[in-house]
Amino acid sequence: MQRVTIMDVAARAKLSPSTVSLYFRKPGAVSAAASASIARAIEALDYVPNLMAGGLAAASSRVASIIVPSVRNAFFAETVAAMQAELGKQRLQVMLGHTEYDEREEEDLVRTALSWAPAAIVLTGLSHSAVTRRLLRDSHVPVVEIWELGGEPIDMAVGFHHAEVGSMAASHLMQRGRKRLVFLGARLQEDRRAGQRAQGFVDTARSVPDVSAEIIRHPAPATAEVGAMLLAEALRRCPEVDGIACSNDHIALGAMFECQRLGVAIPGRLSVVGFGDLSFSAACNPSMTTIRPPGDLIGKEAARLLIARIASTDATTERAVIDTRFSLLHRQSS
Amino acid sequence: MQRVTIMDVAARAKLSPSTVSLYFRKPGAVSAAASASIARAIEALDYVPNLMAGGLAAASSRVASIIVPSVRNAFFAETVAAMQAELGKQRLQVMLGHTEYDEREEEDLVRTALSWAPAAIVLTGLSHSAVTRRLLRDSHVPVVEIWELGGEPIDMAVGFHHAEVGSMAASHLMQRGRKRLVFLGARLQEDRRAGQRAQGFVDTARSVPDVSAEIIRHPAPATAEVGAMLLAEALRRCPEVDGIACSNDHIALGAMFECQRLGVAIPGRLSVVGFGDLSFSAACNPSMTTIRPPGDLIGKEAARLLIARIASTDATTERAVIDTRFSLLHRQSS
DNA sequence: GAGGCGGATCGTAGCGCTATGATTTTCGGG
DNA sequence: CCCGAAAATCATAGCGCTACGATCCGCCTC
Repeated sequence: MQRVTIMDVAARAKLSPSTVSLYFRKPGAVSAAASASIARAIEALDYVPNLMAGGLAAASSRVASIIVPSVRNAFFAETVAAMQAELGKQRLQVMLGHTEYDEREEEDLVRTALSWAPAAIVLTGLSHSAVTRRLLRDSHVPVVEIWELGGEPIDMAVGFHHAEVGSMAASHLMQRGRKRLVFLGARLQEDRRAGQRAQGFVDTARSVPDVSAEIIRHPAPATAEVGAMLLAEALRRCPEVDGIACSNDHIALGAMFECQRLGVAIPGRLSVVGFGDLSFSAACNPSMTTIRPPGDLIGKEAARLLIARIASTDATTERAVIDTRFSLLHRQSS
Repeated sequence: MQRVTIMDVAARAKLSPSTVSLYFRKPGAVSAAASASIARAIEALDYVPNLMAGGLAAASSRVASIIVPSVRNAFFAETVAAMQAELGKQRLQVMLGHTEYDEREEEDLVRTALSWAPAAIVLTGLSHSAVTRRLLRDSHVPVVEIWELGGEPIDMAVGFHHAEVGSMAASHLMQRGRKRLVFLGARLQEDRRAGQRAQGFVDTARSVPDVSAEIIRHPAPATAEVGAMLLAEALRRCPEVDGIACSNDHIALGAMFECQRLGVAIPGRLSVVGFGDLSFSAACNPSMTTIRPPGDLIGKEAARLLIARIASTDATTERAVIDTRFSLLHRQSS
């Protein structure tokens, strides 16, 4: 009573193991008669291929290792889900790793990922330890970095420029006649990309005469509670504030609720712009103006790039960098 | 210029491959001197172990396959993240699969998962195809089913009874003096567990004299927009409604926003109870009464069970079933 | 009817590691 | 110092599959 192998299937189908192997790898290359009898044998024996043996022999596995800060974050969850859906169609497995915004952790995850001779590795952002970069380069495994553009990618990249997001938020607020701008940011040190949005925001605002802009920070992760606290602080530190941009919609929602409690009219006295277009943003009251990052598209495009690279035998495929852009959804809060 | 193997490391450390292998598998069994020289060799050669070769030889891999409906859903994202954190400490990799609430898809995912000779498989819910169950039973791989209790688990289970959630919501509303109860539910057919909550809700409510309860459904996924629509319909179909429970907090939030727009006082005229305690629930205005499922705990406990089972050589470990319970957070909306 | 060609099938040598039992080394006590 | 047990180390036979080149077979052409 031991494991059914490809040999058992071959014996039962009265064919050689090579043909059965071929049946899995290049179905078109096996005759219809042989295919049918192999299929019957598989069925009868309940054969489950051993992908580790296959991967070992082929010196590469059909695994894509995806490394994100955390799948608790709706942005990355969306991208991971989209990517998994696309990769799954090509029978590529997804191995998942969480860095929790820690570069050392990421390095460990990359090391482990490489132990599986993966077909591809996906990393979040462009900022990695020197060791991570070396490991990845030496491995010759296709790499896609997602959710950030603007630096030098290791290999391929799919994402957008976060500074431009901040810039767009500032422009929008100024277009609405706002001049005293504040950026509410949670966890700006760990979350480099949120930091870039903040920086883009103040840079753009301050380049215009008569407009002031400042950043108010909180070290905790972005939640509505933190948003409420940040708004209260903004009002304290800068009572004449009339335009608010937030590091994401959680913060914006908390800020809007706090305004409601304090009787600050939105958008009458204060305009609010978020980032993310989360599940509640369109529905809330007033509905939230926000900038929508295409998390889904990032996943799809990253998968597409990887699949193309894996398929192409010649390793000279170009090192694609895809700018997915993003869009501002103008709603009632501004 | 080819791959560095355990042999190369052994040669450089002037030891046998077995000892190097032992160094990875049972570090304590190797002398300090040998360990040091192996560590030096690994460093010098930049050795990356090949886990597929290891898995093949050992007939089992340090991979845990986690299969959830979708990681886009914050509940499962939380559990996956918690589980990954715990499993990662034991150097167990996570492979992720998304069923999108489709049993056939799940079956495929299980089949593929088994191809990796995983150390464990995690499934969501207790409802699976007959083939899935057979495959899993025959494989002798430890299985944990999460997020649902009440049926016959394949092996182990960690979760809670969803009918009890509905029951608790109904009891709470009745305790607050509400008698015309409505359950707002999105996607109740696909999401069996939401259906169980709805059923528990009406069963409990209807067992009390003078209390009415009905379910209002929508086939789309749970979003705040759907919640707003459902609330409007509830008011239309049952104008004297005074207590609302929702299949989750997205629905509840949408319902609350819609009440705000329609001038329906919460909790004055209408009490609202959600499910999930999502990021915005405590912060919204009025703050939302909701039932919090311990997604994090489910992940931790599932991981703990798996780790214990993997460690125990004797396969006679009991088939644990852990009821994590849940709790109602009474806030302003009820 | 021989020759040749292309598609289908086959035989087999590893891929890099682990498990097992064997062997060597170490060390304390008599 | 020698002995025995315990600790450390070693040698080797696969794990199940794929890749490669070899072989087979049917059919068309001249």
